[in-house]
Parts: sequence; structure tokens; C-alpha cells
Amino acid sequence: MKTCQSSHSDSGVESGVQCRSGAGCVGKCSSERMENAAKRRLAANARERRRMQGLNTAFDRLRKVVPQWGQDKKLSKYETLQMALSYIMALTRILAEAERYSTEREWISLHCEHFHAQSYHHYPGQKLGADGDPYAQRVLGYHPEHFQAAS
DNA sequence: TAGGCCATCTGGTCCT
DNA sequence: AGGACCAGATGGCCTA
Repeated sequence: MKTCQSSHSDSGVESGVQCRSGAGCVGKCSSERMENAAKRRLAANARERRRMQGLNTAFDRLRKVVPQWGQDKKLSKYETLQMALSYIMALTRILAEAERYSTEREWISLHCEHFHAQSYHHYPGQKLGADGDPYAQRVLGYHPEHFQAAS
């Protein structure tokens, strides 16, 4: 529960507050002031709700473009971010390889052997513990430390 | 029933 | 001053 001790100058006053300044406060902490504070709080709540809705819309758009192999369940926000990161890293790797191998034929032949055996390789010393990332590790062979090293 | 995920409210901080 | 952003708290819903 808050109090309007801050010189009544205004802004932190919200509905349900009590004034501890005694008699001199009566006029200043008017119901009008309280009403304004309550209105501002409600407006801030509405803005925050809209902001979070915008954020969720963005997450939904991201879910649509991120691969969801074999997942019938909607990805959580955390999973979506991890998956997006993995996806971007994989695409980046593919682009880098495409640049490295000058001809398309070379690049295609590289991936014909590469995709089957190795594309979702796991790293030998990598543990899949609680601190690991099961989603990223399951898909695309993404590992945070590699990303950090690259960036 | 516990745990995970989420939406909402709220107060603080930063920026314009 | 007001808005945007952030993080903590809280309560609801769902699933194993």
C-alpha cells in the first residue's frame, strides 16, 4: 500500500492510497487527484497490454517462419527464440558454404553427402544436461557457445 | 497436485 | 510530463 508522502506533487498517487500527512493534506489529496492517478494507472495498464499483445503478435509471426518439425504443440516463447536462433545460424552456415564453394555443382555435391550423415551432428563432448538447450540441440545442431564464439 | 506457461497489473527507470 | 520498456508478483489454465 502506497502513501502520498511525496509532497503531493502528484504522480505516484494511486487509487486506494492513504495520506499520512494529516490535516493539511485533505484538500490537496482530493478525490479528483486520486481519480486522475487511477485514470493514469488504467491508461498505463492498457498501454502495457497493447505492448504485450504486439509482442505476442511478433512471436506468432516468428513461429510461422521457424521450422517446427514434428511439433504439433505450439512452441513456447522461449522455444521460439531458441529455434529462430538455430534456424538463422543454420542458414548463415549454408550461405557461408555456398560462398566458399565457387560452383553450384560443387556445393550441391558437398551437401548430398553432408546432409545425410552429418547435418544434424552432435558434438562429442557436449552434454545434454539441464543447463543445455534441448530444442536447439535437437534441431540444427545449434550450440550457444559456438554462436558466442562466432559473434 | 506440482510444474510450466501465460496474461495482467504494478512500480521503477529511461528517453523524448 | 508522459510514454516505452522492463522485471517482479500474482493468479489462471493446462498437462503429466
